[in-house]
Amino acid sequence: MLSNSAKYALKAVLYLALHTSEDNKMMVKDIYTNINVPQSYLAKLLQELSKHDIISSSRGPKGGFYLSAKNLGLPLIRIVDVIDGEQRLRSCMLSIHECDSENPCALHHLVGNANSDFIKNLEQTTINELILEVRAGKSVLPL
Amino acid sequence: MLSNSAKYALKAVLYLALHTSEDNKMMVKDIYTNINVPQSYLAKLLQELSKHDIISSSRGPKGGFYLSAKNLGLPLIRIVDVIDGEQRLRSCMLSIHECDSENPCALHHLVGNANSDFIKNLEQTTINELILEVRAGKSVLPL
DNA sequence: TCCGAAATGTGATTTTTATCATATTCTGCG
DNA sequence: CGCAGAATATGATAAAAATCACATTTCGGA
Ligand code: FES
Ligand code: FES
Repeated sequence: MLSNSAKYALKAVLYLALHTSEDNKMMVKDIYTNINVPQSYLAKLLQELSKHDIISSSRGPKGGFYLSAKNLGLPLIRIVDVIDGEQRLRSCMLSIHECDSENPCALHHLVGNANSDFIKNLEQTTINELILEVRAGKSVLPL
Repeated sequence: MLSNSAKYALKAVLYLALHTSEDNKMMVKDIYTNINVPQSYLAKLLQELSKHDIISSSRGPKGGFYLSAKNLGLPLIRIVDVIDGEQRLRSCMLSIHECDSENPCALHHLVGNANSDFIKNLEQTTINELILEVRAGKSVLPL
């Protein structure tokens, strides 16, 4: 469903959303221990996200990663699409091709609209909408 | 969600359910072209399933793979648990640990009961229940 | 009883994913 | 300007998943 990398990326972005801002940046070194992701692996993921303008960064002393207001307004799907590609999440349960309600495979009814609902939620929920729930204690950022 | 291997295994089992019986067995050679799975890879998967009594087989001439009445009554979850292990399907969307409604991660509400519903369906649906739908034309076995 | 047809067992190779390491570029500050 | 602190770029290694290859065992039939 989601690759390991996508999970890591989501955790990292959510962590940044909770703990950084334009004038409170954070280095990978200070992130990776808190979310339990291997340091250099995390670095690579953050660079990829940064390159696609999903997160922000600045180099040099006093630099680091952070989320701008613009970043916070992005839908979650952007994160997983950049990391996993658009295919993976949308592929059929039995085959290579994209899941297609018009031409349902044998398992399609068992998964129901579960998957498409999940995708829809990822498309419609922004990063800061999600962390509101976390801040309200309704859910938690694991590890 | 499901590994490639699990998808292959499901396709193969469903194909066997549709086209074989105790006295109409089928060789890997005749299966793999029809479901578009690499021959020796398929062979290995079928052996694994056979070893766990999910499908039946007999050696020698006139031998092959088939599903017994007993096999047909098995729930689908057996297939994916044998191939993928019980962990994979039940793991949390953000972390390593098992998905746990009591202690929901930040994404948990976005996926809703999608995943647990899917698992429940896999547990409650038997192989022959599923192929009834296929025979009725309500769904299709891809590739 | 013997032969050939099939699954089974074992392990090697390739590809993808995950991980590690290091050199390079940019940037704020003194 | 020049230095040190940060991200960025690049590529090497390790582990897991997918794929391939071949030798072995079992069994039905001539
Ligand atoms: S068509 Fe296969 S899961 Fe939807
Ligand atoms: S706890 Fe993370 S998906 Fe359920």
